[in-house]
Amino acid sequence: MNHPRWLTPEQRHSWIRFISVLELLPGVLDSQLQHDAELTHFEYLTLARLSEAPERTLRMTALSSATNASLARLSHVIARLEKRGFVARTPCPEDRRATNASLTEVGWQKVVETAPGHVATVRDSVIDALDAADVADLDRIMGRILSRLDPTNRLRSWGTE
Amino acid sequence: MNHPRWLTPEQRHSWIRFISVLELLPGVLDSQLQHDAELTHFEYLTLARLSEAPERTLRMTALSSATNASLARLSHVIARLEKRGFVARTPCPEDRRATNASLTEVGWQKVVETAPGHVATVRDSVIDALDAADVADLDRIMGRILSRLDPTNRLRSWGTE
DNA sequence: GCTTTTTACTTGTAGCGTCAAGCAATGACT
DNA sequence: AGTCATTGCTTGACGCTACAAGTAAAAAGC
Repeated sequence: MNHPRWLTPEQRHSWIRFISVLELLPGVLDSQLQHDAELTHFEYLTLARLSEAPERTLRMTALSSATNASLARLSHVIARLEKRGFVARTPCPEDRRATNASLTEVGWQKVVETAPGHVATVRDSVIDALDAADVADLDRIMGRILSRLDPTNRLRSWGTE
Repeated sequence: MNHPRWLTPEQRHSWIRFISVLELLPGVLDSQLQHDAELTHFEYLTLARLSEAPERTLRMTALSSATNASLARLSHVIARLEKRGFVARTPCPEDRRATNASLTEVGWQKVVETAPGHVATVRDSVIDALDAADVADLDRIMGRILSRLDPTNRLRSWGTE
């Protein structure tokens, strides 16, 4: 066929709603965190991932996979978080090209203080709008989309287990 | 309770997958459009909305609602699109505070050229991963989330009809 | 009719992300 | 052991978005 395969009306309707959420939700998450903790959603995510890691430490590459970010982006972000005392960078002994990022005590406290408000926002804006079946459906659907977006499955530890 | 209501494991798993998609998908859409048409996803959306409007014209406020953008953001974007000849701004005769943005012929051609590649990307990265039931579920779930994110229902013409 | 408020939009600035380029260490290959 | 490619990360410049402040017109109040 020389025409593209357009979307069906159902697909189109669903897609438009989906990108509306994609457009609106980041703003909601960012502004709550910015207001209450002076953190970007991505900065919070970074701190949260570190807080869950063994020794609260991860190599830059591992952290960038865990947060779906490019190394360049992560490098800028960690630089900012380091300036504020939440994260410390130390050279990795096994591989001298590599850098370990670890959460400081101050950074840990920041996560502890910030998490409840963030979870409340996640509930308010998303989770509490959904029943158990919705949550299961969302999980299934996002899993299918992720397999297209992230064919190498860098996220398998969180997303595909 | 003085503890926040944490997420259940199912909710948490679903949420993490969801924000992974939220983090990855905009990059995929943006880079295809940037590469093939030198447009942002948001710029494309703006042109697409105009192309569907009567006379291919909308007032700035209406267009900002249709695209989920602040007026400030839209103003910058329209300024860029105007410089490139895709959009023209004309003062609105009925209300001299208002501005009409309309798609030029060049802008219309741009949409016509760009749409097929964009739809193909949408299919590749999302829609073709989903069966009919998934699409219906996604539609339902995003509708529920939108009702939280957009309580005033500015999007009703597209999202809630 | 004159102020006050609201609506519609624009503009400047500051901050974050992407891209391209770079460097240094490592591994592979000969 | 010497070259070449790859990996791990950093840096700088540029572009887009959010935020704050400003202008101008219209509507509302008195």
